[in-house]
Amino acid sequence: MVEDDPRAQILAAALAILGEEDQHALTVRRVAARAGCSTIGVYTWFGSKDGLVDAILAEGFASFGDALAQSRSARGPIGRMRGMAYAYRTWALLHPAHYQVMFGKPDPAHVPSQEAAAAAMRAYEELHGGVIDAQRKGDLGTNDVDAVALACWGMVHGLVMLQLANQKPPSLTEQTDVDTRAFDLAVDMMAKGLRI
Amino acid sequence: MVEDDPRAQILAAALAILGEEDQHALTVRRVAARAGCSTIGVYTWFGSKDGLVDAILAEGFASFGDALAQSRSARGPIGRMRGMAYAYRTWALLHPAHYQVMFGKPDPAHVPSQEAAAAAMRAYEELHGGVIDAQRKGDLGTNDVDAVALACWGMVHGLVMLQLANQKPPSLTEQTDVDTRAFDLAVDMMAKGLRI
DNA sequence: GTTATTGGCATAACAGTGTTCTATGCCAGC
DNA sequence: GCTGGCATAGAACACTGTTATGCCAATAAC
Repeated sequence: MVEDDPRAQILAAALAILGEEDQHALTVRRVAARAGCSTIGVYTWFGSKDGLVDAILAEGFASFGDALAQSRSARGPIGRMRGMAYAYRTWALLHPAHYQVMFGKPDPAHVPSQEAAAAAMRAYEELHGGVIDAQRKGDLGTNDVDAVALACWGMVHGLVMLQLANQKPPSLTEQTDVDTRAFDLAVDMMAKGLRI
Repeated sequence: MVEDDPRAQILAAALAILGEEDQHALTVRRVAARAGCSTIGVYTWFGSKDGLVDAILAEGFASFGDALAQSRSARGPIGRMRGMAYAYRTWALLHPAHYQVMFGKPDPAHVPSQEAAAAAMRAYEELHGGVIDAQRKGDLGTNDVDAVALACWGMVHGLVMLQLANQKPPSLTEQTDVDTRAFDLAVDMMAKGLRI
């Protein structure tokens, strides 16, 4: 059972922490302790905490992109966009801390690695492809594909972030499933809006 | 010109830092130095950094709520919702660090003060009132007002957060004004979707 | 076989963070 | 003048990311 790849072991420890706690628990000392090495191990194999986060991003975007790709089998372009929205939300709610690391505000000085950028690009291509698909099959009038994709992304992202932050007024928090109902409504708005 | 209210001076220093830099620059030592006191001043007047952040939230939600209230004068309920969306975005882009403190993920253990909660509630009431207005005037069929309000909030919030995080793929970042075009599209989707 | 070099690692330390302890100063009321 | 209480500064705590130092094992060179 002993894994002798220290890099993989450290990354697994970091992912395990993100799976159990929130993103503030992701400290170099915690990761090192869980991986069974000293803090210096993180620096040997990832260069810095930023390097570790970068590997986390690459892993996250790959898994996230796979989740989005599932909705390709949906019927019709609008169905695919709807499916992608729900797949997006499901992934985020299943991996809240991971999602926050991926989409929270990063250090402005950080430049993502080629690997992380490629994984993020692949995930975005799923969304982009869905919009292209809708356009080709006549459900979408405008040809500003990137703007449409970004608009859909932002809508879904915002509702997910609001739910994860859980900072709604008490009158909303008291209601059961208001997040889900709002999401259903937003997806309906999106689907209706996509049929220009 | 000398202000002898230490609490106001410290809060002003914190807001000035948020106006010039990003939210990570908001440290107790920086705030204290800018306010011309020792770190203990922050603890004397606000109890903790959390207390200072709470005062920042109260101030921010008051200003933010005022900005949203401007759109009451718009013509028609859908016009009001559109105006509110743009007012929301404009405020956030003018106060990016302040917005991040207000809507970023908080410490789960933090309970907002009555003052901050009231200011946040007042801002939410603007949105809620806009939806009620649309419903009363017949532009909105569903009676799930909170879900509609939350859906609209999330859509706008997500696009603002994506722009502030600036984590889009390179193919998007290269385009000028893609954020604005996507926002225009999202608002159109919202307006169309609101007319059930 | 012996030596030199390289690489991975632990220890301990650095500066920075939020926070608090100790001690000082100051000012109102007597 | 004295006393009491409060605001304050300075130093220290535990934590963060990071790194300089030194050690040790494995490998390369002769």
